[in-house]
Amino acid sequence: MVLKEFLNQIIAGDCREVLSELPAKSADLIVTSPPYGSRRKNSYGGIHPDHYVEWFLPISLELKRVLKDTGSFILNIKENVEKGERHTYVIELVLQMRMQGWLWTEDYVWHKKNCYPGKWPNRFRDAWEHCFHFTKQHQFAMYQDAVRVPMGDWKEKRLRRLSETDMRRDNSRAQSGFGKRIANWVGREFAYPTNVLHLATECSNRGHSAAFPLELPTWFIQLLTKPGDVVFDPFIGSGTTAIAAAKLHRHFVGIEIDAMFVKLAKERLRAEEAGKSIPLILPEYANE
Amino acid sequence: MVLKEFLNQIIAGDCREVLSELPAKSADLIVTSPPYGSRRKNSYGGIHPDHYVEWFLPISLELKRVLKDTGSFILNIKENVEKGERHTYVIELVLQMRMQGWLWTEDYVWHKKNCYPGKWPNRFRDAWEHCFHFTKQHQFAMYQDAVRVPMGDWKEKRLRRLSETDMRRDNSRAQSGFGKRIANWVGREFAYPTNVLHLATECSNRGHSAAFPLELPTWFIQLLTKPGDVVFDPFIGSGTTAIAAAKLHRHFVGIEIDAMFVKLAKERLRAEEAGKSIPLILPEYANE
DNA sequence: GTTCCGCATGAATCGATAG
DNA sequence: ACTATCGATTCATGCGGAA
Repeated sequence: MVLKEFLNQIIAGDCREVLSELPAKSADLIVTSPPYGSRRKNSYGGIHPDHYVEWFLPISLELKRVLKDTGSFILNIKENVEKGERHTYVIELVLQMRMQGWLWTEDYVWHKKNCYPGKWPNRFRDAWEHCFHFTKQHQFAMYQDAVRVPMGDWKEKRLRRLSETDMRRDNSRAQSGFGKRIANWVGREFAYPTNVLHLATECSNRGHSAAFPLELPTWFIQLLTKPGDVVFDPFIGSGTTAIAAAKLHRHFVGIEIDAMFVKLAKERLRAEEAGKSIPLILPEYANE
Repeated sequence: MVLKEFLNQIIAGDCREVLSELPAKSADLIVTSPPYGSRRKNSYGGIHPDHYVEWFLPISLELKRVLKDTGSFILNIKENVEKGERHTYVIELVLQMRMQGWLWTEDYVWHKKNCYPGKWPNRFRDAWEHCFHFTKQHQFAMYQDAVRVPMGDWKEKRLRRLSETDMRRDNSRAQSGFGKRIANWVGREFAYPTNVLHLATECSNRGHSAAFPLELPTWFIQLLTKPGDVVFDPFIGSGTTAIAAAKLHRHFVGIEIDAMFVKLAKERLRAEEAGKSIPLILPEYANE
């Protein structure tokens, strides 16, 4: 049970087994997007919504063991529709996780700016998902200054956002003190964000699909860890969480059951190390 | 039990008593923002979060009786923080209302663009609330065309020339075919919205505070009723729902326990009738 | 080096049809 | 009656090649 040998690895396997090998209280942050309740086959064989809670509870218990006492667990999930209704497995899971001892600290909303198209007689397109924030204690690590955003009126914010991106291209290697550097450039006031994140999904990546965009784990990693900390993702898929952690100089441990995704995640990480040129894009906050 | 005598009235009283006097299956839409679980005194004496569900369930049962079979119930609510955690009374209420026979059709998110200021060590400002959509049947009245919004400007370029891929997608039975029915798209100016509403709170109302902005009931009234229909609000407060209904030529029935609010709501309605000049503002959808 | 523009694709859901 | 499959419907975004 030595953490070191797992660090910065994508581990192939069922997280229910792999997690038990990881030492207790070793993660500063767990951020993940497990397979949603669905009848369709997916990497875990398709978990029926009616059995989702009983499937997930042993995993969340292991996650609680593996998390540091001051750490955080971010669970990205969404209740899907079954027979015309939103299924209740998500809210039932929240209640059960509290019975396990988790604290339900917050429910961040990810507003998906480019949600899936479609039209139905009784509902509109689904444009949001939960990012539940669970902790083990009331006191936990949080670095709010790392995710501050420029404030100001609508027009000026647009211009500022452009210059921000340019600046970031130049400085993408040096990570610390992000906000301060922007402050030097822009010389404006900063505001703390809210619990609503406005992010587009990444849909035009040929060959792979990510459950969430890079900006999502990036934001929570910046908010809830410091450089050198350890970030876990037990359902890492194409490796997005690992890439976000690596870019921000955090360690990661990723687990993935699907061999194809393991291969893909490793490839993406290698490309990331080689290229290094892709600018890190922070989420935008619509203050308008 | 004649509906007519209640129409377009603000009725002073406890909704638990007044509702029982209203005839069954008389409302096309119920839209309301009940007092949230809180220890602070408010119009219903301050409902402790731990007792919220048992307090609300008799009311939701009456609402179910009073609603038409094809009607909708929009419940604007938010779990507040108790001892550092989001309280579970809201999700417990959803589960219990389903036990009463309500269908949990959707959970719209109201993104509060200008949310309440403040700073805390372990959370950010709360910028969203639930608007739960409950129905009695899978088939219910919905007028989606009434709330369409202008499309993003991407459309101009996209549809200028029909790409070869659109055709291919059409022929090859791709999983989701944008290329289908291209004729439907030519010249289309409006898109259907999503389940995320971007509305500012009303903050500068002299002397009173509204639970939600006029645009919120306006949007749901347009979506879920037609002119001449009947809209209920059992916790009408300063009368926002009534004003929205009146502007849209729907009938309303409002109930309010606090005499001061009853007076205020009636005043606002009178001013509305006299002035008539205030333009109706539709919600904006952030297309950026 | 910009800006413009074509283009693939995505945690979807409903209703009808088939087993 | 109950489940599995399939076709129909619909936007917005970032990438990459062209101007």
